Amino acid sequence: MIDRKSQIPIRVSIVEDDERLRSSMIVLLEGTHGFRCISAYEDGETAIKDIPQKVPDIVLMDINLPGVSGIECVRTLKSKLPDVQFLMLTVYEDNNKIFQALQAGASGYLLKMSQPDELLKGIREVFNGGAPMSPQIARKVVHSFHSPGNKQEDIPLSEREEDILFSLSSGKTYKEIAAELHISADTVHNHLKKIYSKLHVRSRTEAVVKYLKK
Amino acid sequence: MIDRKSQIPIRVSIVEDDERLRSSMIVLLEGTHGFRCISAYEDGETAIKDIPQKVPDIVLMDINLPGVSGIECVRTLKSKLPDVQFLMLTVYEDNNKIFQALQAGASGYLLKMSQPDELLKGIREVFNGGAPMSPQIARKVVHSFHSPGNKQEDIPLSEREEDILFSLSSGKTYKEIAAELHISADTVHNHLKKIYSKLHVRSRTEAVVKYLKK
DNA sequence: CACCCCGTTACCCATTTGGGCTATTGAGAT
DNA sequence: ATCTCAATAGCCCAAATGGGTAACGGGGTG
Repeated sequence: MIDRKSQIPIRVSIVEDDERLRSSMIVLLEGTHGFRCISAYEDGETAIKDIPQKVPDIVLMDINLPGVSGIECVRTLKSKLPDVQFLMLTVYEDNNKIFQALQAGASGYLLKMSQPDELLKGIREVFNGGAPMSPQIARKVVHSFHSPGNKQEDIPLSEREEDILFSLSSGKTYKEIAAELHISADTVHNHLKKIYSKLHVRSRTEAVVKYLKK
Repeated sequence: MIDRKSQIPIRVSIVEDDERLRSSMIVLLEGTHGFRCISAYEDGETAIKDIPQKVPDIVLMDINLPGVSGIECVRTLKSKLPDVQFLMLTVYEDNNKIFQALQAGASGYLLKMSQPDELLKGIREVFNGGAPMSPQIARKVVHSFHSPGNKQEDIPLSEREEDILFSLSSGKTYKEIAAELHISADTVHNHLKKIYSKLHVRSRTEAVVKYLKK
């Protein structure tokens, strides 16, 4: 990697729907030696169209965007621009979303409430090949990708969970599954919550798709 | 069809998980001239294994069974034993389930709260080629199967609808699909409604399952 | 021209779903 | 004797979903 420290600024693009946060980040980057904000977008669609023309070093990407989510946006852009690094911006530590973002190709994440210097530090860290993230997330990632000889990063479902998922896969509602298995709908609901977290999905449809693809 | 009335009894099998209801039906059948209960099961799995060895004339099938549903059970058995008639037992008139059961191969249904003589009447009716069911269900059936010359109940989806369904199949929400296709979420919603009616489903999950099985 | 289909947007409303909690029970492990 | 965990159940609440109705413009077609 070429050392551009202090000679050439790190070129940053921002994708963030919040007006105020977006402009304060622009001001911060433009006003700091070693950084340049080359573009900013308020939604994923525009970013997906325009970023390939600009090609920044780093993209600061809001994880919760209206319309195309930040995660989708990363997935799309990363496949076209594999050298660009994506740093997710998130309000709170939503492990699942962050995890998904990393799977989609992001390199790390920053909390939106971070101090300005933490933001800059995070960007430099990513630029130099690092991956800013909390130890908790880091462990999850390690566990998923790099951990000792694991073919499947899949936490196995319990028998009951398999039952539930099977029934879910035929399009049944909580109530119908509950009736079928002679348990309450609340219990079905509970099993589903666990299943979703184990499969890293957030809807019955995603779960069923994953299940049907075995 | 051979008339066995009064010479040879109608051979009935029962699939019903409720202990009391099951035994009272057995007693009723065994104690009535013209009927025989040749076997009874408390779950679908056992019934599926054993009924092909017994081959009754009529199977009384609880529509809500734990595990394998009565509907699934009918589907499985009817394909192996096309001459056996299935009469669904249901607590209340759940139009959808009854409709599904009929599609799966059932010949009619009886409410569980029916009087004993109604049960016997229903069995005779099915045995003689009839189909006991409420006028409401009957109309639905007619509408589905016998209605104006329809070979294919598969109305083709429009291009746009295919787009929507494709996106739906990756677990996206209305909003995400809308953003992806640059249309409003209401429009997505609308396309979905049409898709559901064309595919005869009533949820994204069912639609996706049907779509993935192409 | 009148008609119909498609794609589009909108609004209303009840139900379902997803996610965050707490809690009890029984089986196994420690 | 405890501890852990799966399964069960319940409550709360916001968001997503499904179903109904209405409307508009553009293309075709009879």
